[in-house]
Amino acid sequence: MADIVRIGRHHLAIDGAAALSLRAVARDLGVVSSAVYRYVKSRDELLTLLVVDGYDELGDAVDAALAEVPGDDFVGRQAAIGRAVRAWALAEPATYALLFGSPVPGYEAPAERTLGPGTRVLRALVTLWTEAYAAGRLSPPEVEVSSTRLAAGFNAARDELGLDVPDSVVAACVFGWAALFGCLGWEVFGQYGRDGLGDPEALFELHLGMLAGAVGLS
Amino acid sequence: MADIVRIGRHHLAIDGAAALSLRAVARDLGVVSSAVYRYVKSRDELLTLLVVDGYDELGDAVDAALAEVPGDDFVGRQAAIGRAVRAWALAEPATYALLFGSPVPGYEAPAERTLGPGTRVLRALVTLWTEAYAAGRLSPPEVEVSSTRLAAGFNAARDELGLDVPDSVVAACVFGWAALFGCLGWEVFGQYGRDGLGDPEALFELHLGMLAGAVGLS
DNA sequence: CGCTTCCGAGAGCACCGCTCTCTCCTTAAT
DNA sequence: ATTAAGGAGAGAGCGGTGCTCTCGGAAGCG
Repeated sequence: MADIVRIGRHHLAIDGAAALSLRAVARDLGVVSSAVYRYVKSRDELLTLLVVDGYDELGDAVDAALAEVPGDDFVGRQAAIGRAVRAWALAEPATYALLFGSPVPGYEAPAERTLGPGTRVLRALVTLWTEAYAAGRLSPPEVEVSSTRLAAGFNAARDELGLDVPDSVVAACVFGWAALFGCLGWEVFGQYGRDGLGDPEALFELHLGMLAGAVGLS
Repeated sequence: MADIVRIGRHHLAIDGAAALSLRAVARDLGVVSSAVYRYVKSRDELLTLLVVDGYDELGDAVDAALAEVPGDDFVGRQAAIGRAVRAWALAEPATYALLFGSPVPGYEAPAERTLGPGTRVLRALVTLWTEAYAAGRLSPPEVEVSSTRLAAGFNAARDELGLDVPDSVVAACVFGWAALFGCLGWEVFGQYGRDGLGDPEALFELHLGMLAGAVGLS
């Protein structure tokens, strides 16, 4: 079982999710393809295993990075999260694509197995920004939520995460989350062109600063 | 030829890029698969045709939306671009994923055929923000580009687009571009959860406002 | 009429996901 | 020790994929 996941990760890293083949995993395992079906119900099941594996590894990387930064250094914590996700994404672009890129056609990750590990990075960001807000170090732009459905969605999100923050902080969290991963995806997926504007790492550091400014973190 | 692209687009919209099958296109065309190879060299060639087609359609949609907004309404123009891209992305999520999502493994879009149409949206955004800067309506956050390689990349980008703006504007353009598509990708690819926080459209409008704030547009 | 050129059909190769059956081989209970 | 049970791999087979090859017919042209 562990071998299957290991070889699967290897193939995922080399060939990408769409090319992940249970038969190839079986070949590398020195076994006929039907034997693998004893352990993994289907190719989608293997994908799910790799999704959970990836979320866990990314979550661990983020947690480890956060442990090195003092709790009241909010800008530093945000940068640590960003750099940790970026480093992991560049090291495992195919897994990053599987988790945060376009969905694999015909495959939907089962929420009951991926929702927990899948939101660890989001929770880390939300925790950071809400703590900063409580400490008076987050001044997000004012927003007015005129849509009652969106207000309900914000309330649901607040309940789910146990937060007590105004709409502007929720909006900043959502925007900051999406913007951060937007910058990351753009780099990992090569939208900046082949050379990434010369120095992708420096560009990302710039983006981290602009992100802090956008959510009002100081 | 036109039929092939049309049916290909249909399959792309329904099944996604990875499931795009030249054999299925041939079936729908009422023809045996090898016949299609007379016109399309390979599956990747078909993908390239669809990529160019998608870029063109998206670019046209953005241009049409911009034509409805007065040139000095910079916030309105930014919103128009954002809404146009969003509407097109929601209408054609598979094509959007093909253009802006994770790369299809083993496929690389040939730059000479996709670079022109592929940068139309970026050019629209850059034009908007640089014009706003020239009109004194864009006050992006100050940045210092300490990496010489990144500075060279910024200069190359300035030359390529024929701009005369400081580093802070270039940085704002890149960040705004990535952040906008980050928000869009998050929604299109379903990272906001099944219900999109209750009202995806209202959320996007919020994000548009925060984006304007982040790049300093007024 | 003959010739070339195009176009579709068909067979075939190797790969894929997945299912089925068959045969071992280990384990546990009697 | 014998026997029953279950796990594990092998192998064949189904329909699908991308792609290549050859063949035959049709259309245009000298």
